[in-house]
Amino acid sequence: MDTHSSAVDRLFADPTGRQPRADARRNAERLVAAARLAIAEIGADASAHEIAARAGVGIGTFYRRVPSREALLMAILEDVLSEIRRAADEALLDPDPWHGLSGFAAEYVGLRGESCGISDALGGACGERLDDLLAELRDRFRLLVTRAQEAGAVRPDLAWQDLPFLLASLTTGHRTLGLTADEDQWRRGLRVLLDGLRTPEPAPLPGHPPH
Amino acid sequence: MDTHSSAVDRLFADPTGRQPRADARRNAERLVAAARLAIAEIGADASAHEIAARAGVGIGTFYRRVPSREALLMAILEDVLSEIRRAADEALLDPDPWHGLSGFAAEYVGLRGESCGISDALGGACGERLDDLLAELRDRFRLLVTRAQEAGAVRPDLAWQDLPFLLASLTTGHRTLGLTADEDQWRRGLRVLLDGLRTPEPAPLPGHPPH
Amino acid sequence: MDTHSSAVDRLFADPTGRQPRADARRNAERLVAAARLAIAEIGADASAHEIAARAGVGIGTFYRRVPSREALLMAILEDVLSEIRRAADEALLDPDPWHGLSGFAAEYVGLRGESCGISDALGGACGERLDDLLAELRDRFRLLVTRAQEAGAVRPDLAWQDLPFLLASLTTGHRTLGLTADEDQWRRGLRVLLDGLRTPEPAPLPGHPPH
Amino acid sequence: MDTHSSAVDRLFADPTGRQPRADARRNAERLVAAARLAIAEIGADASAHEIAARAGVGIGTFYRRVPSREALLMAILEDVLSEIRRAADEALLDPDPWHGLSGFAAEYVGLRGESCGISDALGGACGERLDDLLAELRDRFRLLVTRAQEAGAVRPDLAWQDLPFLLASLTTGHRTLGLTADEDQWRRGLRVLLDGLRTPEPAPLPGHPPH
DNA sequence: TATGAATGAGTTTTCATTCAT
DNA sequence: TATGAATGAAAACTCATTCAT
Repeated sequence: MDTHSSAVDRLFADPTGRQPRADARRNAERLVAAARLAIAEIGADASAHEIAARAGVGIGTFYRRVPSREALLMAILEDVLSEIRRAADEALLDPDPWHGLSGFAAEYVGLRGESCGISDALGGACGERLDDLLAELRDRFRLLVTRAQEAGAVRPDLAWQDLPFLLASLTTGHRTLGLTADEDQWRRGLRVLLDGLRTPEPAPLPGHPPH
Repeated sequence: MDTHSSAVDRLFADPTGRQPRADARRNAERLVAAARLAIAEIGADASAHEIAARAGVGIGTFYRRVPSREALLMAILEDVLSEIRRAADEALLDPDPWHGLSGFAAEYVGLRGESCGISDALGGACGERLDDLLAELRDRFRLLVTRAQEAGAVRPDLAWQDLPFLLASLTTGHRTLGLTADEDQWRRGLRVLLDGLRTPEPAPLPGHPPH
Repeated sequence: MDTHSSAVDRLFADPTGRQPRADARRNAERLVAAARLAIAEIGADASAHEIAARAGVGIGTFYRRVPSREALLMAILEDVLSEIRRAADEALLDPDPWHGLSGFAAEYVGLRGESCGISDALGGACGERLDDLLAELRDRFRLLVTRAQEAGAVRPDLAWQDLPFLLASLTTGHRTLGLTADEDQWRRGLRVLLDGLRTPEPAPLPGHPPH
Repeated sequence: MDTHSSAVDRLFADPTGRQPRADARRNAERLVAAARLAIAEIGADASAHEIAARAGVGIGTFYRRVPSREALLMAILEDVLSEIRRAADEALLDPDPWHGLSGFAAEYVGLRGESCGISDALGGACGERLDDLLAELRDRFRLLVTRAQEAGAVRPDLAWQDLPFLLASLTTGHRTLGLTADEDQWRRGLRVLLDGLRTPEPAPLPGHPPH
């Protein structure tokens, strides 16, 4: 987890463009770290007070750095999605399409895990920048799937939309009721899933491919 | 959805043991039905007022029937899990282990879908009765997986815990960020997943099997 | 002061159209009375808690009856303006134009006094209904002035806009710095003002008449 | 507006009696000027940050110079009242009592206009110094009125307290509901009012003269 | 000394829950 | 018993004021 990533940096940037004071910078970092932790632990409805308290600062400091709780969530989500896009771009450079895709899948789940509930909490009110990012991500997903299919590594009946759906599913499965899902758990699940993706003679997928 | 389900019964766990009045019972049934609908539509944070209004009763009646909003969520969750247990029991009676398991998987996702957010909302505070139910479910999962493995229908390296994890994942994946997941979406995902489960010569699953 | 006046009634009306419960009605009346008093005493920035406390109810009750603090202010203002419009209509029926106008002037100041700060607090965001009411009031002012001028009772160089301006001024002058303005004070001021309005041979008013 | 006014001096009422540094004095002047402007533009609830920003200094400097936001408001009010006192003294030197009084009235409204909301914001908590100033002002008002009455220029039934009341009223009438009052507006209103003051054969003013 | 970061009480508003009718 | 009115703790957010740099 890189707390110096861009959307959050932009959020905390001094409008005057000067170097922020040492304590300000420290508190900003603490706030982001606390927010990510709180979100991972108690979900995206972690309150501003909760986050501020975890960061060891007053609520006033929270709102000095951040225009709103939602803005902080969005910035964190944006950063995570940026990381994922970067991972997708690297995967597309892999000479082995299947190796690229499967490696990306693992990165996706690892990166997305902690910020899992944010997108639900934002409820679709994403903002232009996030929309652009999502559009770019969709492009990468389509390319990754198509390329692997052309190489014969992925079942031809798979729609590219199935991939983000399955990966997102895995991501949100962390807290399975009655089971505590650990790191190994999702890695095992991912393997099953990947094996399902490359089945050589699959039964045709049901329903219409998503538009 | 059966409005005469056991959640209603449990709402009448009356120490005096008297027969409840007919209209009281009807109100309880309405409340449970309204709650399930509300949760399916607007999530587990549907307000008590919302549920009462949908049931056509006052908030006072709500709290006469239900000790707390959380208790109602728990009762509904219990009902859903009961139905899933029943589906598992039926699946275990299927002479074809694979057919039983794969049919159960579809039922699981369908049943669990509507009550999806409840377990998150409850945040692990489950209560004894729920724990018992979960233990029984775990037994069924283990039996389903073991039986299918012994029949050679499921990869031998699969741990039984992988199945609830994967099914729960699919269940919560309904709203993938930037995509609108419909009925077809999870059916397609489930097919991929099932294909992954029965891979004949799989690469060994990573990590240790969950304890 | 009539606490049963229409805009406030509309605000507190039960959407189902039924007769409100006795305690609800009592609390509604208390809230309006408390709000008017609080506004008169500490200004339009009286807090919702303050108003609720003065009414002897919890903050929750305040917000059960009222969509927002601002809505309550607006409803009170609307009622006062309605009263003023009624007073203007009566004044226009007076066979003696000057008698009608001067009586109206006194009513205006008396009615407007207590709600004095509200319009400032609303800051121009008035709402359509209020705008309509204001337009109607402007009509009355124009008629009152014109009629009195045609009867030779008011100086011909007076613009009708001067009248609401002067009356509003008198209204807000209640708390003159260093003087506690009582009832007599504004009555005396009003007399001076009225004498200024009917000066037979006035020096021409300066500036352009307002548009 | 004189930025070297006594409010600045008073902000340096330093028990040690040392000469303030040049830049400190410049900051104090800036703060007072900015505060007057801010209050004139956005009212007496202009925030401390707003004033500091307009003065081009940090909030820390604000509070180094000023014990509290309220104290600054009071100091400014004092300055305005001082200027008004000076205007009154000049008016008393005018050989024509009516000319003096009417000229003073215009000055009063002009001077008081910008600081209009301050006295409300202070809510009566004035402080000793302000009380003294107000007492002095009351003397001037009494003299101005008495002198003009003795010269036969002002109606004999006018109480001197009526004058500050009427002028203060005009001052606060700037934003009449539904009308935008401009400079001309209050000049026209003032003319009406002055005409009312010198009415030769007025009906007796109602009520008892204020004590 | 000047700065602006940090603070927390106070404001508006929501909602789970209790209680009078 | 059914109702919905009343309640108050809690959430997001603001701003006067203090304090570390």
